[in-house]
Order: sequence, then C-alpha cells, then structure tokens
Amino acid sequence: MRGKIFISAKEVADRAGVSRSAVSRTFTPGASVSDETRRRVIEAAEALGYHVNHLARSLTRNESGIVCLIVSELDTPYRASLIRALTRRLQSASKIAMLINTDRSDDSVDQALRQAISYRADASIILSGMPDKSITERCINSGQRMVLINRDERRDGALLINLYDREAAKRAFIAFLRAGCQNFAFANSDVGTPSLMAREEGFRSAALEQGLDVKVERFGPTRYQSGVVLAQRLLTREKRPDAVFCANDLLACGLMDAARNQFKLRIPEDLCVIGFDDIEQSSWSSYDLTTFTQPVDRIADEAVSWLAQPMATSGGSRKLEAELVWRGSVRGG
Amino acid sequence: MRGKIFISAKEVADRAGVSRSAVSRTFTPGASVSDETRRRVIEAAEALGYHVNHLARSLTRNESGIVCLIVSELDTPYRASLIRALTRRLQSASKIAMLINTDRSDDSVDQALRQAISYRADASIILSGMPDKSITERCINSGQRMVLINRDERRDGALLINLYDREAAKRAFIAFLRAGCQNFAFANSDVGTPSLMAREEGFRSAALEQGLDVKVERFGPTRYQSGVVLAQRLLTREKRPDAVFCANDLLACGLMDAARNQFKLRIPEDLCVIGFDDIEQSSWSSYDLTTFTQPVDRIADEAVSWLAQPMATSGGSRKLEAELVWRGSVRGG
DNA sequence: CCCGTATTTGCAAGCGCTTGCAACACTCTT
DNA sequence: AAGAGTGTTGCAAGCGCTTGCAAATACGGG
Repeated sequence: MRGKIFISAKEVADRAGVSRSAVSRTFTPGASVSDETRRRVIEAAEALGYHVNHLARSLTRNESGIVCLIVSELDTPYRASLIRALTRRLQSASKIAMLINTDRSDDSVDQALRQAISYRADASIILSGMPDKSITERCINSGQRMVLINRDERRDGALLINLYDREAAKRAFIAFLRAGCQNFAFANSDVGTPSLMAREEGFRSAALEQGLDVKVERFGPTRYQSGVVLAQRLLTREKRPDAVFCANDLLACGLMDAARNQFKLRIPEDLCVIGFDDIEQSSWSSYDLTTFTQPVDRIADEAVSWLAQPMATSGGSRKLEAELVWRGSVRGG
Repeated sequence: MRGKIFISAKEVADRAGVSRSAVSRTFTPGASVSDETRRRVIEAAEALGYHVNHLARSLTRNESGIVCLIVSELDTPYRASLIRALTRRLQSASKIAMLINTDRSDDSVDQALRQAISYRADASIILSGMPDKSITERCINSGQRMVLINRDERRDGALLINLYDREAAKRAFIAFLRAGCQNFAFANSDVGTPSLMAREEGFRSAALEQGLDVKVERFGPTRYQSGVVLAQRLLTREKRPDAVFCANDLLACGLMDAARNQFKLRIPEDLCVIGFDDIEQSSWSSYDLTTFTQPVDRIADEAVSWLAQPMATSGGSRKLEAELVWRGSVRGG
C-alpha cells in the first residue's frame, strides 16, 4: 500500500479547467500551448505539487533519460572521480544515472545489462568488467547506446574511449632516462586489463628500443596492498631497480610506502617512481607522485556528448591523451 | 528514432500460444501459472530476448524499485565507500540505485528530490546537504521513503541514521590522556554539519570535565588541503598542541603531512593524532592513523532493511557505534 | 459417473502519459 | 464578406504492463 498519493495530469487539468493534453503539452518543450493556458496549468501544477511521471512518459516517448553506469570497486579513487564527472555531465544533459555495482560474481556485468534493458535505459556506460558479446549485441539491437571506457575490446556499435597508454608509458620511460636511472621495473597488477597491459608493453618496448631491459612483476588487484607486495618482489632483486613505473597510482602509493619504510630508500634519490591516474592522494605531500592524469572530464564529455547526438553514427572510438604531471618522485623534472 | 526494437509481452504470448496475462504472470513471483505454461513462456521469452519493461510495470504496480542516492563530493573516500555499500545492499534487495550528484548549486538537493519524485522513486537516501522542509514533506506525502545519513536534523516520517559522535569524541580524548598528552586541539572544517559539530562538542566537553581546555580551529571543506591549513594554524600556537583530534580522516592526513614535512614533528612522539571515518588511506603506512570506523555496512543494512519493510512504521532513528581503530598515530595503545 | 473444490486462464479495464488528427478560433488579405 | 493561413485545443488511441473477475479446466471422493 504505497503512496499512490501522486497527483496526475488529469487532476491538474481539472483544476486549471483545461484538457489533459494541455497540461501534457505545457510540460513538453516545443509543444503548442498558448501563454494563457500554460500559465494556468503551471499555477495549478504548482498548487497541487504535480510532477510529470517520467516512467509513464518514457513509455510513450520511447526514451527514458536513464543511463546505466556499470562499475565495480567504485570506492577506488579513480573510479569514484570518473563517476562523479559522469553523473555531473549526465545531469547537465538532463539525463539521469543509474548505478549498478558489479563487485560480486563474474557474470554480473551481464546481469547489470539485463537490468539496464529492463529499465529501458537509453544507454549503458561500462567502467569495469567486460560483458559477453551476446548481451552487448542484444543491448545494441534493442537500440541502447553503449560506451566502454578503458575496456578496449571492440564491440560493434559501441563507443570506445581509451587513452594513449603506450605513448604515455614511453614518456615515462624517457623521464626516467633523463633522471639518470639505469635499472627499470614495471609494477603491474595481475588482472591484465587491456589498458594496464598496454602500459606495460609500451614501457617495455620503449626500453627495448634503447636496448634496455625491464623487470616486470604482476600481482593482485590494482590496489595499495598489491603495491606493497610488488615492492617486496622488485626491491629485493639483486640489481635493485632505481626506476619503477607503476600501472596505477594506488600501486605506486603502496610501493613507495614499502620502499621508504621497509627498505629505507629515499625517493627520488634512491628510487624514482611514476604512476598513472593522478588520484588525489598522489598530490599529497607524503607521495608527491609524478603521474599521468586521467582526463576524467574529457572522458565524461566525450561519452555524454556522443549519447546526446540524435542518431549517433554507430559506434566509434576516441583516444585521449594522458598528461604527465611532474611532481617530486622523479629526479630533475 | 530510438530503438523501439524491444520485444513486448504480446509477442512472447503469441509465440508461446498463450495470453498476455500468462506471460505477465510468469514473471510475477507468486502468480498462478501452471508449470507447462510457464515453461513455454520462458522458452519463448528466451528465444525472443524478452525482458519485462520495468517502467510499464511500475506504472501499475505503483512501486518502481528505484532508490535515489543524493550525494555531493562523491569522490571522497568515505562517501564512495558508503555508496558502494548502499548499492550492493540495494541490489541484493532487488532495488536499483539512481545517483544524483548535488555538487553544484545550493538548491540542488531540492532539485534532486524533484527528480526522485518524477521518476517515482520508492525512496531517497540523502548523504549530503539538507533538503528544504517543504520538499521533504512533499516527498513523504507522496509516499516516498526517506533516509538521512549523518544529517541529524529531524524530519517527520524519515529514517535518521547517525553515529554516536559525542561518545566517540570522548573516547578520543581519553585515548589522548592515556598517551600522556597535555595540549589538546580539535581540527574542524567550517561547514558545520551536525555530525562534525557533535564531534567537536563531545571532545570539548570531555576535556572540560577534566578542567582542560581545547584549542579549536575551523577551516574549509573536510578535505586534505584544509588539514594542511589547520596544521599551520594550530601548530604555530605558542603552546603547541601535542594531541589533535580531527573531524575526519582527510583533515587528519593533511594535518599529519604538514606536521611532519613543514614542522618536522614526529608522530606520535611529538604529536598524537586521531581521525574519523577510517578511510582506506588511514591504514596506509605513511599515515597509520588511529581513527573511528564508520560502519558503512551497518549503515547500509539499516537503511535498506528499513526500506524493505512493507509498511514502515513512519520514520525513526538509528544510532550506531563508531569503533575506535588503534594504529600508530597515538602513543601507547 | 457426477459434483464440489481448487487451480489455471483469458478478458478487459486501467496505470499516467503523448500525439496525430480534426475542429475551432483568430487574424489578415483581397 | 469570404477565404487563406496560423495557432490552439480536445478527442481518442496507444505505450506495455498488472490484476480482479468470471469462465474453464482439472482433480478427488463418493
């Protein structure tokens, strides 16, 4: 026995002495209503506390204004700031975000997309995990837009947003070279998502071009604690690295803390570190980490403006630059 | 010319050779359908890729399954982890979260609630800001549930979830006493939300009971950078505090960094610090901050289980314990 | 084999909204 | 004064679903 105390257009119409259609048109931008009618409708609506029922509207309009954000580990700094940017942009475009958490099982991205279909979302934006091909197709076939952020794998009809990871990695390598580093390492998580792997490969191949070698370790999720473990593995090698490029900032933070507290290394004197994401903590003075900025606002812009296009040219791909932020974790600069 | 390529119950019915009602009932738990019919319906639905249209369903059911999360600064660690906990619980209760960001203007919480009404959300959970009384009433009158987390101010019919902030503050004070501290300070933001103020007052009054004084500074939002500023203000006082209770962990991190790097103080030898929220960073070894845990999972449980109650006893109030996590930023322990 | 009871099924109305269509009311022109 | 043109309005059908009701069917006991 829920509310049901919602005011309907009928009631507003009665009070204003007009037809239901008139009130409907009043709240439909661009519809033909005289000023006088509009005034009376607005007044009645105000008095009664009427709000257009978006659910019913979506039924006929065939457009719900709902956009699903599908994400896991959303308490991670980078994810959180991306979500923030996205919700803001979506709201400016008068769309609304539905948040679906996919922390749990493996098929839950598919599950999430089914939800998206059930709520007739206009679009889904996927920040984590990779949906099954069949379900993506179903989404796209039923007219849903789909945006994949840092997911890489191509999906017909979807918009792909990625960064120039390899290029960034290369710049990281050059920065280390300039700082006079000689033993290079790459600290990666073992989840192996395309963007993390691209950073690793970019870094390795940049080194290879100079005939140099890179020690690589992969461990755990992309989190602080993994960084600590990676430090143990990398900094105990016989020829201790003096330059570590971390697949992301969280790993870098863990690695730096371990390097300083357990191995008594000074940063950047004994060890140079570069990260990726430019999370807020990287700018904290304990870390002062040189890193690459994820252009969250640009990403959100690209995603939302593509969604806003009337009949989007099916799919596409955007590549964005990750800018290097110089801080104190690398000598020179 | 959006999709419209959605399969409707009619089509499934035709293919399965049954009536529309049969397919509707198949997807309505507890409705009366024979096994045989159900089987055929499911099969047809599967083949066609049918998903119940939740929008249409909500229209008649008068219950949408949508819960609005109204939040600002959602990229802040504590907020992000609360949102994560909430979305997870909501999904388990087969509800879905709509995220509304209220970073922008001041009336935007009201704006957000209007959205919630338009989408006929079953409930709104407010994590930031304080809606106008009139709009809260409208929500509640139209049968919407409302949960206020750490907002404190009473609203008829709403569920209030708060922590024992004063009690926690008192425990912080005692911890400092035990550590042998003598000059107490409280570092607060100047946003003055009830929970922050309760911590401040709790701390002061605990000190007062011992006939002791507390230096209080308030500055900026509850963020790292404010902590840096607060350090400048507090640690330059003639009788330098040797114990600072920070209104939240973000402030504490800023304050600790400034204390160490600018004032060359050792923690906890020269300065003891306690924070509040237990964000992930507090456990990082650079901070190793003694702090109070926000019981995010408990909070989410309370909120969601209250929402799940069929006809909730109008409103109420839950107070939860904030547990003290001992780490290295306080001597002894 | 028949009847009472229990289960299943289809019909049709209704949820709140949009929108094409036709009717209507104006204003201008000639 | 009639007709063309423009703008506004109401009617009614339809969006996809649920659900009360009554008809139909199945089941079990005598």
